[in-house]
Amino acid sequence: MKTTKSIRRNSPIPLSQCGVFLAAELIGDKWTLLILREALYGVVRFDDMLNDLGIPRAVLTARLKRLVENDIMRRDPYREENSRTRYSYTLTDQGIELTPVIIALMQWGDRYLRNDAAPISLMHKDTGNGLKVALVDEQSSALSINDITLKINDVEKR
Amino acid sequence: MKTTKSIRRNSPIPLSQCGVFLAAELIGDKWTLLILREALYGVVRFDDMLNDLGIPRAVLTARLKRLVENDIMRRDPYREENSRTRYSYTLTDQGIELTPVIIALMQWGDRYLRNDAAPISLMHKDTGNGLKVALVDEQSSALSINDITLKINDVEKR
DNA sequence: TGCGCTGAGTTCATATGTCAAACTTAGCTA
DNA sequence: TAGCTAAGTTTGACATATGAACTCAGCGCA
Repeated sequence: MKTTKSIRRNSPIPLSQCGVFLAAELIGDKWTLLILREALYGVVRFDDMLNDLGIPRAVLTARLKRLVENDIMRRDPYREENSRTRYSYTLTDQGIELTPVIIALMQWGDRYLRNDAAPISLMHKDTGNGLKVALVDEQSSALSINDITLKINDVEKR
Repeated sequence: MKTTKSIRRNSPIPLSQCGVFLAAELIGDKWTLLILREALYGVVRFDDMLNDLGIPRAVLTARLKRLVENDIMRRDPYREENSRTRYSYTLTDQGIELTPVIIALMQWGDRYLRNDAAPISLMHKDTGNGLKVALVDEQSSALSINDITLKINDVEKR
């Protein structure tokens, strides 16, 4: 039996004041997290995300709408040779700042839910050093999120 | 119009191999993230979480069940003076490792979704230094998750 | 000019999940 | 033994997710 030491009866702050709550309301669902993953990887098209994730069309439409409305993603027209204008969905600055959330999830998932080596790792664009998400001193300098490169390890590309 | 440079047509790894996907299936929903928050804060009782989060009973039951089944939380009997045996829900080692995910969410939410100062901050238990989640060099030493203390800033306790 | 293609979005019927409230259960005190 | 309370289950109304079919608009091409 555990002792009763350090049992807390309620959280130190009310829900409405809680960043976790506000963030979870906005991006705390499976598909939204996966859409952010796609965006991090550089997938920008509706149909590509659709195929990649196996997400229902209507859900992808609704999620992208919410992300755009909340300034996490941006919807821009673009044009390839010999085809009509389409729209790309990319992360805004605010959206890019969610990188640590996705990477933290990835690290945890790779470590505890996969029984294989991590299929992808992060590298610093310039130094080539491996990167990780971690708790560090507030004062210590963080790497810029824009300096990340993905390195794919030994998994067959489809 | 954007150029088409660096558009990726699909993610570099298949979903089934993806740590983000596996993690998102398991903990990627609003209530589960909030339950993890409660656990981090030290709330351990069913009824306390219920009151604190305003989560429906049946949903809390189901979520805790899933977390216990997947070895993220542990269900232990405990006993207070003059009351019956109850069960406490606490994080397992695997669950504690999700701290960076929750903290990353908190940081982002506090920064972009609140218009006030962060209601809570993290401190190193010994040094008292402020902490943050960040991308760092893989080699750099991370702080132990067990050395965290919460510091509550200027928000009225209910 | 009109034909057909394709990316993006909408609509539909069905299935599944969420919700609040009421009810059940088990273990304790008195 | 009665009554209390924390935890869990059931209920039925409602909301959201799902997969398939359908719509729509802009474009290349004949």
